[in-house]
Amino acid sequence: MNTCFALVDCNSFYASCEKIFRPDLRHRPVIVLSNNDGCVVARSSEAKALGIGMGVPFYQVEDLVLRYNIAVFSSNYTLYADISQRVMATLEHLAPQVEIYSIDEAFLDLSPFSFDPSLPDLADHIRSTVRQWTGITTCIGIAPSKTLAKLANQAAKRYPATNGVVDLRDPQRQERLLRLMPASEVWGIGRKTAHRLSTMGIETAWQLATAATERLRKRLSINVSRTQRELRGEACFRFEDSPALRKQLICSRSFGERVTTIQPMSEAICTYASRAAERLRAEQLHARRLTVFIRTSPFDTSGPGYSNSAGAPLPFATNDTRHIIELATDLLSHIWRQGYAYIKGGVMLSELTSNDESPPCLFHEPQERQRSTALMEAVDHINRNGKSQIWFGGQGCSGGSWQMKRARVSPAYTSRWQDIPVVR
DNA sequence: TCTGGGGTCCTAGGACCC
DNA sequence: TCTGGGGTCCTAGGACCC
Repeated sequence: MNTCFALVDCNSFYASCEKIFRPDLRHRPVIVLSNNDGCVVARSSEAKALGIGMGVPFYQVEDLVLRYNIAVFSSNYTLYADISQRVMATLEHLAPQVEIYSIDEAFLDLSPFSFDPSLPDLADHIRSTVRQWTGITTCIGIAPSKTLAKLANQAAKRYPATNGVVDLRDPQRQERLLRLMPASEVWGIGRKTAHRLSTMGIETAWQLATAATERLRKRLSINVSRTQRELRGEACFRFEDSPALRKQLICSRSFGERVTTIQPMSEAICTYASRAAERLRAEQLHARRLTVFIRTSPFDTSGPGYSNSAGAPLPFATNDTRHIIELATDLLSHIWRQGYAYIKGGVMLSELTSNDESPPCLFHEPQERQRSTALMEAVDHINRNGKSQIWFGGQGCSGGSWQMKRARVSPAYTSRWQDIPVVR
């Protein structure tokens, strides 16, 4: 049986989420900012048409925002995650096998239909159902490999005449599209690799697909030769029907204002440690290793910068906030240097194991472990409803100036009772 | 003045061992 | 004074993705 994948990708996902409950914004350009209101991370089609690039710092487009009456939002991940879940549930309703690839994309395994001429009709049906049930528009690319499905999807986005669906099962259509596409737009080819390919005389996706494999593998990496095989229609990247186990968990933020003393830095690190532990428990995991990192701004050229990290094993596999905060505070004291203006700090938990495979520690009384579990369950239960209501001393009291800026955040329309839209 | 956060995989090089 | 070869494991850093 031939492989056949479809890639469903939401259009301008975050910006589209902001538009769902704001019909007044239907034809207005909308942009969404990263955490700390730093960069533009999503643009509606109207905003793209105004030339606002992906990832540009907000301050560089502020004049455009005023001139064209662009609606600006801080990112509201609670809302986007909820809408994403609805989109994915819809896909699971319509397709036999769904692999959720990111917050706004999913692969469908359509191999049983690889010779079915009506596949584009199914894709149309999926698009219209997702649109009707969630308010989100999507584009769909169909092809025998994931990399080609990605490319088909890009074509569906770029050319309106496709009506949002590109079927790339036919080798002749593959060749036609690959000749049009620059190699730099292929999935897995980033800036560095594109530049190196260019020095080898490879500019288009077609040239990449037809280049000498051995030369690619030697001059670049094994991944590039895999990508090449994918472009030739050979599926190297498998369909993953169950999500891979998480290997690490990071919690970090840029600060709203620069941090110059250890007290607020310690509060921030304790807060991130506490959030990371919460997520660990929510996913029923334990961690065996913790890393703390802090750094000054890489864009600040006025003085010497500083960036450092320290990692250490936790005494045993744990998800108890107290253990994690204690070690985090200790690690911070090792890397802290007075005299710098810090922009960011964070924690990383690694060497993760699931609850049932985390071995009890030899020197850790079973009763103590039960007490720890019960205490954390109680804390999580109290905090479950919205704003954090109980926290650890090291986190300090709320309102530290290090907390991130989020000046233009929209309501939690779908996940907080007070914020549910009212129709009058 | 103002530049995100969270992931994975690969590779090179050092430490260590026999 | 002369001083091999090969293997594993770990870590840091690079590259890429959304």
